[in-house]
Amino acid sequence: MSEARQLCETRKLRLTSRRRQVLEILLASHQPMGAYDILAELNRVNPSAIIAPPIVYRALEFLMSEGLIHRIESRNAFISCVHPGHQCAAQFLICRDCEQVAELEDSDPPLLVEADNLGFAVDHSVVEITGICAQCQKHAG
Amino acid sequence: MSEARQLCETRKLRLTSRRRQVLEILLASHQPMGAYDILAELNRVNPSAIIAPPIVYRALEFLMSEGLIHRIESRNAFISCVHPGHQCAAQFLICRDCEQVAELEDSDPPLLVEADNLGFAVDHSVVEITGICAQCQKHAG
DNA sequence: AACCATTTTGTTATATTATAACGTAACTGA
DNA sequence: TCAGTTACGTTATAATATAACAAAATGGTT
Repeated sequence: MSEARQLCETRKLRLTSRRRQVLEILLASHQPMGAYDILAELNRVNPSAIIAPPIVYRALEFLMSEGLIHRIESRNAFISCVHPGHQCAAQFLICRDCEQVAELEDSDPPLLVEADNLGFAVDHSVVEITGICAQCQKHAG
Repeated sequence: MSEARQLCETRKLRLTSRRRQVLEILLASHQPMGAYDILAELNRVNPSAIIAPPIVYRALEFLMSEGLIHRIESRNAFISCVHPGHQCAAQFLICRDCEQVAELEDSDPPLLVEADNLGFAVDHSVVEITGICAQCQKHAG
């Protein structure tokens, strides 16, 4: 959290109280949470003013854009980043039993080797790289 | 398609007409399609009997379980597999401009190297490995 | 063929996830 | 303080996905 604060100060960004609330919920969870789980938690903590989905999604969008959290695509869920701001390509080992997620760095050994080292039994992998293909770069250029 | 037919014969699976229809739509598309796009296409081709979502999702589930198609998690979309049945871990380069998807094999050079070779400008990567962690394996006995 | 068990399909309703659109409030810098 | 911008709040609705149950088709057995 203090890292996040510093990072936003450096980048002249507004870590508003809403954004802080959402980040805190994710930091406390250590597990991926759906947007509506976060929403429910916000409303549980403060039942007086009921909050609607867009508020959560906007906070999540901000936190993702700054590399403070990640989206787990295969779960439609969000989790706090272990190395905030490093903007490195995050990689995840997700246990479908206990739902724990391990975030690995790009710099670690190849992911499947690492999984093996950890005694993690892989059964499905999702590898999706998004960007602009060569042809579209030409057209745009 | 003939590959799919053979594969199902070998495995004693029923490539029913619904499943074939859905697979054919995906094969013809060469691009990822959302479940509701597929649904719309089914209903366009045969407007007499209107089809509901579960039918499409079930066909997709079957085709995925047999490695005939893949789900693109970051798009909530589905695409036909280039190497049906190889059950290998598929990897994708997805152009967010033209929406074309390149499927790469596990055996190819490392994905980011390959992206570079193809002149593909990466801007976001999703790497999510699902399985059972060491601890849960122990508990399960 | 007639029967049963199983699998697949069809149907209805509803859950879950996400965003559009627009107005209000708060903050920032001049 | 004022104008411009950014963030928040609210309402409504879009997009994606599944539960639950009924009907039909299929495959194997008698």
